[in-house]
Amino acid sequence: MDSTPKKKPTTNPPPPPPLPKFEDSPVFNFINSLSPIKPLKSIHITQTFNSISFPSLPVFTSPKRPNFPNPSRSSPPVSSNEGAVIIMDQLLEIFVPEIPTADHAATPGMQPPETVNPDAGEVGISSEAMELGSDEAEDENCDSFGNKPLLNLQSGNMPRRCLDFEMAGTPNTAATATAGGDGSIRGSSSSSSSFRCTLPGIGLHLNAIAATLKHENLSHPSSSASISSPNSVQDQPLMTSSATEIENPSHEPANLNGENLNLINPKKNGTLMENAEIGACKRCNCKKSKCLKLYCECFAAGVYCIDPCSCQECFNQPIHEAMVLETRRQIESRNPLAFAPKVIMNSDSFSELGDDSNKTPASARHKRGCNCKKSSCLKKYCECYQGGVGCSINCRCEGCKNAFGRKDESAVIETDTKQEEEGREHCLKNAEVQKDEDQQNSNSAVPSTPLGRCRSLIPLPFQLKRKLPSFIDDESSYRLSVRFKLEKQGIIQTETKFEKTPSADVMPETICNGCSSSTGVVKSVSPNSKRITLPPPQGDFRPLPSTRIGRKLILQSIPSFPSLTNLNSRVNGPSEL
DNA sequence: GAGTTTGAAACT
DNA sequence: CAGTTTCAAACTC
Repeated sequence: MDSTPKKKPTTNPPPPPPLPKFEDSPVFNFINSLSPIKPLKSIHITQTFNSISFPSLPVFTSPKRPNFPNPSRSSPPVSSNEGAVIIMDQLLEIFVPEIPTADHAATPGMQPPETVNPDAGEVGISSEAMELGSDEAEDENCDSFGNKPLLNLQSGNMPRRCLDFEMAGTPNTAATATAGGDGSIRGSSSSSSSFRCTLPGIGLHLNAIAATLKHENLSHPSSSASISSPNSVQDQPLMTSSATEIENPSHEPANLNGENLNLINPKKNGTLMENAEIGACKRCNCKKSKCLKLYCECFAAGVYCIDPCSCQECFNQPIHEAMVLETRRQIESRNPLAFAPKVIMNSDSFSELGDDSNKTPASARHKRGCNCKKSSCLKKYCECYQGGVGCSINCRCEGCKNAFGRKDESAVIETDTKQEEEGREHCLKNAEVQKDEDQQNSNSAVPSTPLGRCRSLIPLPFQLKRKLPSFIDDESSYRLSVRFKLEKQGIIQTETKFEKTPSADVMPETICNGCSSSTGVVKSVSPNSKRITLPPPQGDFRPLPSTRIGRKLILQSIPSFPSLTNLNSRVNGPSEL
């Protein structure tokens, strides 16, 4: 904490408006209107939406820290279909600290207003909190979660860095916040902590998923070929996302009941958040890119460079926030998915996997595929391999021998599923037709389409989509990890659960035959899948976990989300909240 | 730790 | 969109 180079220049945190304002906000009202959730944590949800509303969910708190085994992290037991729930809950929980309840109210840093702070951007806490939030605040926040580990982590002197690219528009971004601590990223640790508290699951870096998967695989001897990568080893603990949590090697078996998921337990949430951040544990060695290109792992991961980095002329620092954001913007303009997770999980997830844990589910594949020529996809040069996933037909690799699944194998699977896909497509079409009919019949505002009609296949009304990419992936990885874990422990006897996982398992009733599996899930990996087009422009979006969870009802009751635009505008403009 | 190899990212 | 260059990680020694 020496020179605090940048204390978020831009926005001066408007004194946190008291909670009441919140409730008056349209968003709040909207949330309130959501029946099921309402009682739950409306505020949180609001935040969730906010945070999600950013297009690419870019940055996340990413801690660049050494691996700290997280002792306190109790492995969260989860049942396969609980994963989604957990994630959703995480989102909800994320904002817990923001709620003025109890202890937090007193905490300056954590005051609700911050959350609402327009400048803060969609993400609830953001820089404001960070900045305002003193270490104490942060601690408290974290404490609220009972997340002691986080604190420890910080003390471990691995600062967290986070780039809130999404907030680009907003002056005070997480990034700023990060900077806020002290110019040095290190200093940011404290500030960032608050952030992390805020954006746990969501914050998971897009690319982290791959890492997560990788780690999952790596960490599970049984699960897959073991890849020994320095980084992996090092980062593993850190990189693990919520998924990891589940899998948590040294810990008790997951609680299959899933009753006591972290979601519910604030403490665990803290852990999750931590995990989420972990995903971004990166360090680079850039010399010419100034850490402002995707060459830079840190930048690509949505995190600021930090001490461990050996980069030169690094601009990927809080003090250069503007530049970072601008650069990111440019890159995204060129390729909207540039910061999207490289590894994407398809709905069919484990189905093809069978018991062969060495291979990743065909559904988990590299977004773009690799182009390996000489490595045979057996080295980390290969992004697929690096991500712990098999190659797919998207890959243009030569002589693929990917231990996680070869391209040719994938192709076979693809073809097999193709027919399935078509059937689903058909169903989808029918569903949409039906939907149109319904709309004609009743011009009711909200999608009241009966669930029974594959409605779930239709993009959720809930336009959260916009910003859930990483989140979603996280979920995917989560599922993967769960599976691995369960398998490892011999808990899973029936593949069925996973096979039907996403949709079937969770919302069987909502789906028509044949539509089940891919419903909520977009097979972004499958070129053949038209469903790929379902997701909104933002592209990354994949149906929220919620679509697959028992609480789906909640989502169903959600009318089309008021207006992301408004939300966004809110960010830019005066805050209503 | 230096040098090489590799393939993604960026550029043309 | 294909070809080339640049880049930094991964790898080898």
